[in-house]
Amino acid sequence: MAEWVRIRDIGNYEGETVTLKGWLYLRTDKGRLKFLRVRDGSGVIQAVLFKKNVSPEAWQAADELTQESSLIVTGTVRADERAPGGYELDVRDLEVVHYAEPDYPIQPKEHGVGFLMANRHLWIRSPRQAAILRIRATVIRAIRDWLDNHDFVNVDTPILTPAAVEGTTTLFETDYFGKPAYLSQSGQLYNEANIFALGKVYCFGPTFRAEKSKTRRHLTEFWMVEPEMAFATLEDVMDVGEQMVSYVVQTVLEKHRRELEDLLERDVSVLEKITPPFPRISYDEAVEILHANGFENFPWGEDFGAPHETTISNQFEKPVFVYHYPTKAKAFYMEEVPDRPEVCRSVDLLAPEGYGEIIGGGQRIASVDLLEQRLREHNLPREAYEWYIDLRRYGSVPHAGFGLGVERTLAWICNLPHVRETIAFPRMLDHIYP
RNA sequence: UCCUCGGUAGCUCAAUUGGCAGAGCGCCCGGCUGUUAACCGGGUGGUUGCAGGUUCGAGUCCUGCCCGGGGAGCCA
Repeated sequence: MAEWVRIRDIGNYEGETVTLKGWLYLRTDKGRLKFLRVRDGSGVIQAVLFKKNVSPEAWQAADELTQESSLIVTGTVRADERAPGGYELDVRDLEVVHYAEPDYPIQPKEHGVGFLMANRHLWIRSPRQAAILRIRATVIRAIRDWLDNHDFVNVDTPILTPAAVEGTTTLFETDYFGKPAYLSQSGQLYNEANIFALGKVYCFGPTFRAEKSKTRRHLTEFWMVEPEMAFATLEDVMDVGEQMVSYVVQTVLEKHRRELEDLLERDVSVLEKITPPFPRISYDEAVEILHANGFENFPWGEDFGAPHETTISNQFEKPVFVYHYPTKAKAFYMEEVPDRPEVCRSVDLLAPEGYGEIIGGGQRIASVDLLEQRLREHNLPREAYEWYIDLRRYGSVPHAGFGLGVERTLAWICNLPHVRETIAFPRMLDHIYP
C-alpha cells in the first residue's frame, strides 16, 4: 500500500501514488468510467476509476458501492481543472471496508431542517456541517491561545452548583445525594474569587439555561468563555473583547477561507474588516438610534429585544459595544456609574448582521455596602452569597470581566441561519435526541 | 406561555369547486470514457400526523388532540 495521506494535504503529492481512507459521498457511473467523491474528514476529493486501469475485483467492488460505504483507495494524484478542488485521484486499487446499507437517508440535495435534525448523527458527515465543526474547533483554540498568550490563567469553575442563587426558574435541577443542585449558568461568580488568587483568569465550559426560548439564537446547553480581571474596569473589558474577537475572526479567515467561501458561501470581505477598534456607544446613544430608526416609542430604561439589537448593529460594519445600560435592566453585581447610579458599568457586544449579543459583561461591584444593598433590592438570599461578599472584605479591588458565547460567535462568523448548526448535537427546547 | 405557518411515498413537493393518490430525487435492473446534486430507458414505492364529525363521496370542509418550522416573550 502507498503512503496514507489526508485529502487536505493532497496538493503536496501531485504525481505521486497515495492511499486514501474514507467514505463514499457520491458516485457517478459513466459506462467504463466511474467518479467516486470520497471524503475522509479533512476534505473531499474526486476519485476516477477507468475499468481498464483496475482489477476486475476492484471494478466489481466499485460497481456495488453504496453511499457512505467505507473504503480504501490507492491511486495517482493529478491536477485537473474539471475536478472539484483542483485535484483528483486516478485510482489503481480499491478496497471496500464496509458496504453501507442502501437506504442512507441523507441525499446530496435539499432536505427539511426537521428531517436533518432527526438525523443529526448522520448530517454531521456532510461537507458543510463538517466544515462548521472544524471552524468551531479553530474558534475555541483561537480563544484559548489569545487568553493564554495574554497572561490569563485557565481555571475551571464548577458545573454543579448549590441551591437557588438567583431563582431556579431558568436552571436545570438535578439530584445531588438527596438535595437539589443546579447546572451552572455561568462561572463568573467563581471567577471573581479566582482573580484574587491569580490576577487574570478565564473559565471555558458548557453552560445551561432552562429557558423556554425557541429562536435561532438560543440553545439550552451552550459553551461560553468567561475572562475575569483584577484591577480592571469597563474599558478594559472592551479592550480585551475587541482584541480577542478580532484575533478569533482573523485566525478563522487564515485557516478556513476556502471552506467559508465554497461551503458556507460567506462573504469574507465583511470578516476582513473585523479589526480593532470596535465602535463604542452608550445605552443613551443606542436609544437615540432606535428613536431615529423606526422605534420612536422605545422607552429609556428597557433592555433591548432582538429587533432592537439588529437595528443598532445594522448601523455599523463591525461589532458594536453598547455600554452603561440602565442599572435596573442588568444583574445585581454591576458596578454603578459614579454620580449617575441609574446606569451601570455594563457592556454588551452586538455582532453585525443581526446575530445579536455575543459578549455580555462589565465592571463588578467592589464595595461591601453596595453589594449588600443590591442583594436586598433583588431579594436574593444573603446566606448563599456569604463567600461572594467575603471577596469585598479581604482586599477588594476594581475588577471586571465578560462572557462570550461560542455558538453565537460561530453562527455570525459562518453566516448560519441558526445556532443549532454550530454544535454537533445541539440541545434545544423539545430537542434532546439524538 | 402567546402569535403564525405547516404535517401527502425514504426525501423534496404537487393534487383546480369536495370527485381515479401524482412528479422529481432515492433505491433495484439495463446503457454510456469526463461526470459535477450527470444523463437516457425500465421497475419499486402510500394508515394523506391521530381521533371523531359533515357528505353519495374528504388529502381537501368542521371539532379536538399530537408533532414540527418561524417569531415573540423569557434570556448574568
